[in-house]
Amino acid sequence: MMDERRKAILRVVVEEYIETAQPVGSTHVARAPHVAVSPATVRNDMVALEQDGYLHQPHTSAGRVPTDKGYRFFVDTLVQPGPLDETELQQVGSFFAKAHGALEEMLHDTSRLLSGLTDYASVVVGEPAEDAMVRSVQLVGLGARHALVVAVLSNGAVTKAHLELADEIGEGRLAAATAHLSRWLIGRVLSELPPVPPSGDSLVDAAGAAAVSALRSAAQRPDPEQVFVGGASRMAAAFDAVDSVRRVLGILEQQYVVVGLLRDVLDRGLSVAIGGEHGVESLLECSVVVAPYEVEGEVAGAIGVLGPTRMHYPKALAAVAMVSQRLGRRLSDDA
Amino acid sequence: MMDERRKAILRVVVEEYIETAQPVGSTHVARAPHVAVSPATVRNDMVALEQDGYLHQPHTSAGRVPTDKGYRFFVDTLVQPGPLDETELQQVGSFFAKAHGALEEMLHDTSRLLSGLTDYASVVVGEPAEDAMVRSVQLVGLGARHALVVAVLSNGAVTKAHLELADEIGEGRLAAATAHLSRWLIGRVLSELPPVPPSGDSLVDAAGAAAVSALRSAAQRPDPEQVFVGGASRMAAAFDAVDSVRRVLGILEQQYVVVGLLRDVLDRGLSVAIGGEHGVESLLECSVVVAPYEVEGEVAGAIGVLGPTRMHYPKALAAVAMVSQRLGRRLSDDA
DNA sequence: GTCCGGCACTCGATAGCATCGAGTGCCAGC
DNA sequence: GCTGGCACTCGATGCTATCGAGTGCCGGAC
Repeated sequence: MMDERRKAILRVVVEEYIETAQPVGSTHVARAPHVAVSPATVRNDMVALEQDGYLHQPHTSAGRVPTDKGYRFFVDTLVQPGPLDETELQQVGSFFAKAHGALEEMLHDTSRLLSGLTDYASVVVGEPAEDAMVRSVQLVGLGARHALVVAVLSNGAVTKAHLELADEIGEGRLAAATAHLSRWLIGRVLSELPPVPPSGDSLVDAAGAAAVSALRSAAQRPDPEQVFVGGASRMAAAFDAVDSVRRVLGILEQQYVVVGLLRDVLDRGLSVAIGGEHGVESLLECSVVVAPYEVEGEVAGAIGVLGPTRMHYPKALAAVAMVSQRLGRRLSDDA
Repeated sequence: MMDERRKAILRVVVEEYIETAQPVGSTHVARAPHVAVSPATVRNDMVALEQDGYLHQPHTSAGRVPTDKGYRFFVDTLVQPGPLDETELQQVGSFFAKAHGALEEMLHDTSRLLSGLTDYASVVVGEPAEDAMVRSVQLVGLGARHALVVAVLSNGAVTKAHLELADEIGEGRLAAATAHLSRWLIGRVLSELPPVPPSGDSLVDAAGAAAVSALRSAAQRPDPEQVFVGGASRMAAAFDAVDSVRRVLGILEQQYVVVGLLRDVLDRGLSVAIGGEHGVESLLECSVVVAPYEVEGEVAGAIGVLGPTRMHYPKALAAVAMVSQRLGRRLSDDA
């Protein structure tokens, strides 16, 4: 049912439609190299491809457009992550050569790099804080009953939480609490912070307990400072209805949806979700290409690009694969 | 030349156009209350208003549309920041009652509040870090030659910078450097950090110097973590050309442009920039309503909304004024 | 003088209509 | 099983007529 010729025809339709956004007719397909048959034959195969659900005809006497299933087949069996061209390779290379600075900055710039490469929106999600280890913890007073607990994590991230204390607490006691917390928390994984044993000073213990619970809850929510979205304006150009743009922007603004999308595929390696596959209604017209990146052999986060279903998959796949690999390597060097 | 009737006519045209986005004809204007003259008379005045540059006629035999000058006059002399309605007041009230957490979170949520109130994009910029005082400073090692300097500032913000050291440095020396830095830097304003005197240990001094210079340069750039943009998707709905949306999104993504826009008007109090007035070409079709907010009598940052030139000024002005005031009050309480 | 009713005019928007052409489905023949 | 031929479909394009909201102007009324 899906012989070589049909595959070739499907490929041409998808590639052509990605490029032109216009329904593709049999004559165009027949003209393509590697399809050495007449338009009439192409038409017959197209009917079959349509019956099998790979193509769709907007109306009688129009060309064919790929369905989600068609894109899926294209991505799964017809496309090998096309090589990036010279200038793009160079762009990635010089980016990682120049890149410096803290984790956040790095991830932020990576998101810009990705959208620059693909011309779609890009998302970069850092390591979930809960798996990181505490390197340092400190309590800092801000006015009489307010304090900030600041923890530096093993991945270079800094997490902080605001405390409201029941009783006033002086500088000395805060320092004592800091010392006490440091003794018990440093070296622990954020999601498994132990309860801190009593120190003999009730104020110190109250502050300590508040700090631990604040850190725990900070570990829960996906740290908003570790999610970076970029290139929304580039992506906008790929749609022609303002309403579509609005819907997609709305999703990109709800970071937890985006994070969920990426986290879902974290253990699947480089992967693609097309149209309805990711189950977010507002993104029916969109596809997402995602890959995790690994720091020292451990999955540390994910990067992805989000574009229209008719996105340029070879390029997107290549860019995401390349950047995730380089990013992981770069972050491993550092540590 | 600009008698009461013409003002009334201009007002009706602006208000009508804001609501419908359609050129406004003399008949509509004449029907409005407070304009008790015939369409013919309205037309005569409209010709005058057009000659004076307040109105524009897209083509002969079309209604009139306000020019930037027309909006300017409307904003300056015809509009008093219309009161917010009941439900909106409640929304603001309950927001500030519930609001909690660290500065960043607060500002982020404020941006969401603002775009929720106005249905336009909103921008919230925190205090420039350079004016804040250092409350605490700490060096944390990350691998052999890498360290993070983390400083907690008086406004509750945490600034951090990544250090790459020439020589390896152990935990003990880092602790010594932290102590040394703390002695000299705590209580100082970030933009006026003194050079740290020698401690007698060259490694400690090298780390200290690196930390100070990293903090200084971190103070320079507008901290990306203190700029919050929200509601871009809502704003998109106000335009009907995808290309306009794309341009505006592009600007919103370049945070330094947005920050510049807001900082420019910081000392002018509540103010409006219409169309070309802010000098950003891509925002010709946009207006910006901005207000600073004060924490304990000092200007601490600015908030604003960005929408189409035909934005609903009374509402936007009221929302920005209200929120900036409440935000300032709220942040003052805390400290 | 100021305002207004009346009137001819403009011009975008809408609708109807013919035409064009890319594309289809099908069939008969090689 | 492939192909050329052919009738058919139907959106896109372009033309024309019509409609109507809106204008500018003039001459008369208060």
